[in-house]
Amino acid sequence: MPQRDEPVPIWDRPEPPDKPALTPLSRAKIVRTAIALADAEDLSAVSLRKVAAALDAGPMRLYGYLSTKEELFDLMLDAVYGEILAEAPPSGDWQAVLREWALRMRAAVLRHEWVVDLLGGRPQLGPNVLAHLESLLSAVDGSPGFGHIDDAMRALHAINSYVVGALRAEITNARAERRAGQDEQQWQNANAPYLMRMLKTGKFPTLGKVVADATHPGPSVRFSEGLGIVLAGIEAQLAEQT
Amino acid sequence: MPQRDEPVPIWDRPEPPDKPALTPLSRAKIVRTAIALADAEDLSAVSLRKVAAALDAGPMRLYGYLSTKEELFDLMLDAVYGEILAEAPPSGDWQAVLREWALRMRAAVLRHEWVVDLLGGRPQLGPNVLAHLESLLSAVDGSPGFGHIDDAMRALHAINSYVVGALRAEITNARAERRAGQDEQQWQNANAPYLMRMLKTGKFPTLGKVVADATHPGPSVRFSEGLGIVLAGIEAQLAEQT
DNA sequence: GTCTCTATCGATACACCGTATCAGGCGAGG
DNA sequence: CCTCGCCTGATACGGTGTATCGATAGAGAC
Repeated sequence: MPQRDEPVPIWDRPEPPDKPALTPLSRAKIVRTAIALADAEDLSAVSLRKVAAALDAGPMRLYGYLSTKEELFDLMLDAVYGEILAEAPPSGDWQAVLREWALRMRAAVLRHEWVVDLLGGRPQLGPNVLAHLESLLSAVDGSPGFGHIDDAMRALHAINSYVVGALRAEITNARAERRAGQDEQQWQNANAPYLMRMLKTGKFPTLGKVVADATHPGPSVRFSEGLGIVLAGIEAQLAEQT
Repeated sequence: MPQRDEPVPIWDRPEPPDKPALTPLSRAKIVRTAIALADAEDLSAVSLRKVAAALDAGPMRLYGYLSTKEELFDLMLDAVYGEILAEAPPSGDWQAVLREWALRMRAAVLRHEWVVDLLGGRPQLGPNVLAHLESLLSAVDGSPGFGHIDDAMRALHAINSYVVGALRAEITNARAERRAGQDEQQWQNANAPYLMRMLKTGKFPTLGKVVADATHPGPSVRFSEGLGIVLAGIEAQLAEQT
């Protein structure tokens, strides 16, 4: 603890508290604590200062292991892909493999909701992402109907886009409902009257029908249904081009 | 300009420079300047202080018109939906309407790239969003094959998820390429060697095939292809349930 | 017309962020 | 044993969103 002016003679000053042991760091450890913070609260709860504090270190210590906060996010996302890859590789025809992959992705996102804030937000080149992409590509490429590698790319682009968008919507919804659960009356008092007023204007007849008649399936059913639509679309496109 | 200690007698102090006229504000004006800032740079360039400064006001002045920064984002996104709604409503069968809607959405996102950072990020209940949703629902509901309102919901969920995910990926890509264009050599020197090394490990044979053989279509083609897949999937699901 | 009370507004202040800078401590080389 | 150089991490800076609360202007009563 150096100080510019030192009015107290050193004999009166206590020693610095025992040298904080200087716990050794590593990227793995940093990423683990960051993920723990994000799981417990939010992505916004992940600050370099908090991560460092959780590791008994000053903020700048982390810059030996990464050069930017965004790189920390990249590592976190890659670690989640690592979780998905750790499970046994799925088997079956390409539809089964793609479906299984999407479901595992969804499971991972439910474990780590903050992932949706990162998905598709930055170009991903981490080793686990590449391995994941490879396993998807190899499952699809060479299957009956997929002649050129472009066919595989088209299919993956479609299904990946769907998964990202659907998970984003689902988590957004879950967050909103959770907040609503906390202050139920606040949400009811604030948003419901507004929506009712809008509906009563008569300008949204079909929306009214939704509110009245729609059976709202659970999120996992909805996810699965959309997945079926995209898979069916891929198959239809394959059939048509022959 | 009140000051705690006032050493200079008031007679010596000049009047405040002419009263800054106190430009009248409005939500519309605030949202317009915020959008201008975001268009010019980033979402991160939109800070309450900068918006207020652009309007010759102090930061806290804005809190009379909104109570949180997130509400400003909500207004911005709703305004973009307003742009989409301003065009003449599309006509044709449900496929044509959904396709046209997706293309307009994409056009809007290309005009305002920051929209992808907001899409699906918060529950959207703005009037323009509701109107938009209504127009989509009414275009689909009642079309041949769509018996129950649930069918329309399924179709919209699928296509909306795809659009969100695909646009997110496209814009992310565009941003990366733009950065790469600025420091071409930096990107080449940093990422290309890493990728080459990864490919040369032989653990990613199919990825290698992509790099070697894939024809990389332009983003608009890719978007359109994926859109076709999802539309085909919706149709297939309709046919199957009869 | 004048005085008082009240409600609004916005300057100031606070806690926090990511990260540039650079003094200080520590290890290696002479 | 001394000196030099590197590396580390404390400090500092410029920014953020927003709570607080004194100043101010306007309305209402006498």
